[in-house]
Amino acid sequence: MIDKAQWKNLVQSRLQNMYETSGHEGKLADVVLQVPPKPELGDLAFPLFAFAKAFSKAPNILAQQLSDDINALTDKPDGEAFAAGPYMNVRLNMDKMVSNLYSQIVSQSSEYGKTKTLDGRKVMIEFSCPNTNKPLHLGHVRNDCIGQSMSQILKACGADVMKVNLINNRGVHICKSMLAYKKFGNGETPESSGIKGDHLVGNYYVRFAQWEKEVLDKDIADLVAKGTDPAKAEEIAKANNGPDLEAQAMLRDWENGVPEVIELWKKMNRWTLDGVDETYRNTGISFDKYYYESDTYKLGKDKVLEGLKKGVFQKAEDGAIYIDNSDIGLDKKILLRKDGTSIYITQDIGTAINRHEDWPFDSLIYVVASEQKYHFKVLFHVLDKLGYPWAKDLHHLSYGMVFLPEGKMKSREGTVVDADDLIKSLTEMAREEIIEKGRDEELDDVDQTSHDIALGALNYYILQFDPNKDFVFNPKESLSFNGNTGPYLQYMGARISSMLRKFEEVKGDYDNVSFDPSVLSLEDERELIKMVGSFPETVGKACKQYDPSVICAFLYDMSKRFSHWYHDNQILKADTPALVKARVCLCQMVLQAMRNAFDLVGIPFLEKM
RNA sequence: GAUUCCAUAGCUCAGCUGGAUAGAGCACUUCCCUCCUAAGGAAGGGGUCGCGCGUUCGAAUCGCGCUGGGAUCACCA
Repeated sequence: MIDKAQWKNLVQSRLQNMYETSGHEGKLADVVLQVPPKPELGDLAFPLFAFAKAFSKAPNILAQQLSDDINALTDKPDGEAFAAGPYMNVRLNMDKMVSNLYSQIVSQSSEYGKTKTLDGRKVMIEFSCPNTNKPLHLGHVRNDCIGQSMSQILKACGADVMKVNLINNRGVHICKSMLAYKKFGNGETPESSGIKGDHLVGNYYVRFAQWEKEVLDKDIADLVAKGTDPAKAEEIAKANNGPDLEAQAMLRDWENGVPEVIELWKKMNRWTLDGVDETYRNTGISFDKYYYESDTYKLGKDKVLEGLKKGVFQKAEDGAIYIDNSDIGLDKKILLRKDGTSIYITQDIGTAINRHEDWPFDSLIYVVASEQKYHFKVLFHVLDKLGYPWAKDLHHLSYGMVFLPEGKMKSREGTVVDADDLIKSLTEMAREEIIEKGRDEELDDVDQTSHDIALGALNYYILQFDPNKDFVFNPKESLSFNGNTGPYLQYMGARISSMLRKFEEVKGDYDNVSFDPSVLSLEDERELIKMVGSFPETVGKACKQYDPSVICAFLYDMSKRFSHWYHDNQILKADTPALVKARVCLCQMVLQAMRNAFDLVGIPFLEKM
């Protein structure tokens, strides 16, 4: 909205002019434009410290001379320059801009904030990637929130986005839940037990861990009883753990396509995926394409062999193929086992190449926890070595771990915050609060509203942190609807909506009153306008930094400013019709920016709450 | 040993392309609903921005070195 570049260029050229007319030669350094820390200091600030030496004058004097010079211009942009100590600041006359902004927002409505900075760029983003042996927990929720939100932000910047999910549906860990089910399941099904499919399968994954431990403990005890040294006994027992060996045998059967195993695998996968899909639907997560590891795990082998032929990879004495990463200061990494089978990275090499063939992306973003930084560093390097020019367009959007007050979450030990449980308890909390506040009769659908508040709380809570950082989730302290939270934002949205509904009733009285921005002279009003106007820029920043928390901060700042303003000032009962009209227009602008920002971070907008 | 991330108020976090008295929320102490939804607003206390050195007119912000903490460095995923 504010044409900062125009002012910056003007200041640069006037300063240069002053420099030359005072007998100097050469080009001055670039001026720096910043935002003054307090509204009474104007809208733009140009610190002049850096030019003091060149001019041999104190920055305060430069600021004075420069502002006089600029104010004397007949064709300067709309605004007044003034010296503020060593800074030359500008107070803008925003009336014309505000009128333009208002009509822009009204005509663009839900499109306001979108830009064309990534117009035509094809961006693939991979996130979630659940295992089919357990339900989603808080760690997955962070991944999902970041992935979904980044997709929205990328789209808002004009990118053509393809959201992909890679289902981890094979491997020995999957066989573990299958084996436990086969052993202890007694034919239980989601229908017969009333347990959601992913939770049912998850129970057997935990059951396997118990069983494994029982057997292990017993074997160790037996060996010790026979006189084996305890440390040695543990080593022997671990290497010969029955459940573990059975799981490995089952994996071999799976790879050999033994019908009975495949059938069980399909059945249990379906249970988990149906359950996980329900969680996705419940939390507003969606994908454009699903990939399944069972289809992709063999990809990549040929590429590794090609690399060997080209001489970018080496073969070890035992036959394993590896890459020497000493050129980037890392260790060797095996890419293919000595028996010729694929490992994790082999598969990732294959899927990346496969995806680029499927849909030639301009960039591919992997939303994966920071634990795997090393892995991606190696992966990208491998693809670069293989000669794929798009290797430089791969990006690992790494995010920190979610810890509990007791430490790390462990699904095998059952110390996880389950996603479904979390949403359920948040929804329940929201419902209680609605009833306590007596809002239930006002609302059209208490269930839906409770759920939307829960979702707003969860998404905002998780996305407000810098993705890079780990955070501790303390259920008691984290789950709040007061203060800097999603429901606070939703509440502001609902309040504005409520006012605008009331305005509708008397709208006819204002048909002949036009929007005059000049009556919006309060500091809060100017600040709100500037915030609304900066929304497109904010979206751009979030996109560039791969950081949805930028949007959260924007929302909170704007809502906070709005609450302060409407607490102290009447809107519908303002002193003059012109003021009522102008304030209502401001409310409309704020509301639109807010709604559009909500969309980017998964906070449901509520007309009432 | 290598790679990497982090360290700001009692707690949880913003601020970091260098700039004007370092900001929120929670918690604590007060005040404000005959007034557009109090899931709100106002005021107060609370900080050697982990430590040191350097670059600079100027450093929470940049560089280097420490200290403390997390993660990774599997022919697991």
